[in-house]
Amino acid sequence: MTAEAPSPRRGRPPGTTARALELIALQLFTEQGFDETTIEQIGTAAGVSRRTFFRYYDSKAAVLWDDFEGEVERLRAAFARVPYDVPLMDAIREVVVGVNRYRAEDVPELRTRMRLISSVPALQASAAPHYDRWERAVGDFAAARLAQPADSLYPLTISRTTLAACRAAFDHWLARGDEDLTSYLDLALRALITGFSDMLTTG
Amino acid sequence: MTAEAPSPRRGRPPGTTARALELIALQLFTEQGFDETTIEQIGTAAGVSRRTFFRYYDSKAAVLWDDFEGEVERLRAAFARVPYDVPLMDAIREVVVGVNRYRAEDVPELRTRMRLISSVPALQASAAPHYDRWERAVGDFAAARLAQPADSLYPLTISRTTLAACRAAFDHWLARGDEDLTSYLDLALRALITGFSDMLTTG
DNA sequence: TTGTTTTCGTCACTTGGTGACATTAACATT
DNA sequence: AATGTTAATGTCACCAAGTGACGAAAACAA
Repeated sequence: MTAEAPSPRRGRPPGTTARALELIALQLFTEQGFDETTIEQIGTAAGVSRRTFFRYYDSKAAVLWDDFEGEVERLRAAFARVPYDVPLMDAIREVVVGVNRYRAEDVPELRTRMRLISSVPALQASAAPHYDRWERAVGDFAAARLAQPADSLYPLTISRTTLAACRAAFDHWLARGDEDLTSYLDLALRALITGFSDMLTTG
Repeated sequence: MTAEAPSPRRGRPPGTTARALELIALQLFTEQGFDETTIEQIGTAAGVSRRTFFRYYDSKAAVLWDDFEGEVERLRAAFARVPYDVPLMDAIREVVVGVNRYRAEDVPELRTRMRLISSVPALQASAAPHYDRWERAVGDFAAARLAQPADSLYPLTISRTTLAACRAAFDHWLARGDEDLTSYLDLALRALITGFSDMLTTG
């Protein structure tokens, strides 16, 4: 997972890379649709068999979630660095917004990936376990701060609503991409923290 | 959907009912697991072929969501009856809590159904389109109140976080079923509306 | 040259889901 | 009583996702 030791390179060398499969799949999905793309096609384009694809990814949809899992790790790492004097909800907002700052060169791929996820039913369905791990990262932090078990009502509610606000920001960013993603995230999370009280007058 | 007219009963009579298939599936799922139950088994138990099952339900998981779709309709109907002077977030809380009052006799089935949905990955994945319609019901109401398009950031955020809070209440109710479901729903939604400000002191 | 190791390819199989088409069982008509 | 119409079912064929088993290829080491 971290740095690769200078492994003595035993055995048959891999015929492709997870990243290569991801890029090929991403292109085929956008070109001809997710459901219309078979794993056979992805494998062929990568010069590898269908069976080998499933050795790199557990499912056809998993290709789209590789980067997301990395974000979950960054999320946990960022929470671990938050000072104790930062209020709970402010800490969550700052961490979540901070983790979701992307380099300009990475934005196009992020956009096509998120557009696929939010438009293809089969991909929306595949989101559940990944969202769950994301929520768990937030929930563990909230539970520790509140000195409550992670499955208590408040940590659960905080983590779930936080993700919900972020998804709203993402979807709005996809629909009207005139603004920066982080602005929308910050807006949505601030609305969440204030209990949607400000928008009733400024709305 | 409503009352059935005294239809002249043309054609071959149905060999089963959607409700019958639902009950049989629910029992088999709890007894031997969702993934371990084939549609062939459900059909056989109902005295009907595999193909016929798919004429009643679009997928194996759809059986668990029939009642939920009814709740979405009740949700929309309840929103339509809310007076204009009730504040937005209060209206949402009251409507959502009100719609989720179940008769004591219906609670056991609700419990097993929700337990299945929250524990089986394949069923969690199947939730997406139904959650989407539920959110849309809330979002349309919020959008109308805020005089904004339904895909604006705030209506989106409100509807998504509302469902998120409800799901937290449901899951906590499943894990620790000592209290009433509506109490948890009310607690979670009040926490959402206050921006989680009260729990920081009351812990 | 002979192992050892790692990855890959082939094959067989189950299951979910779909389309096409014949078939059954009711009622209506003549 | 025979025939037609209608609605639901059954059968069949098919595709694609995913999985397990097992042998083969490709590297390096001894």
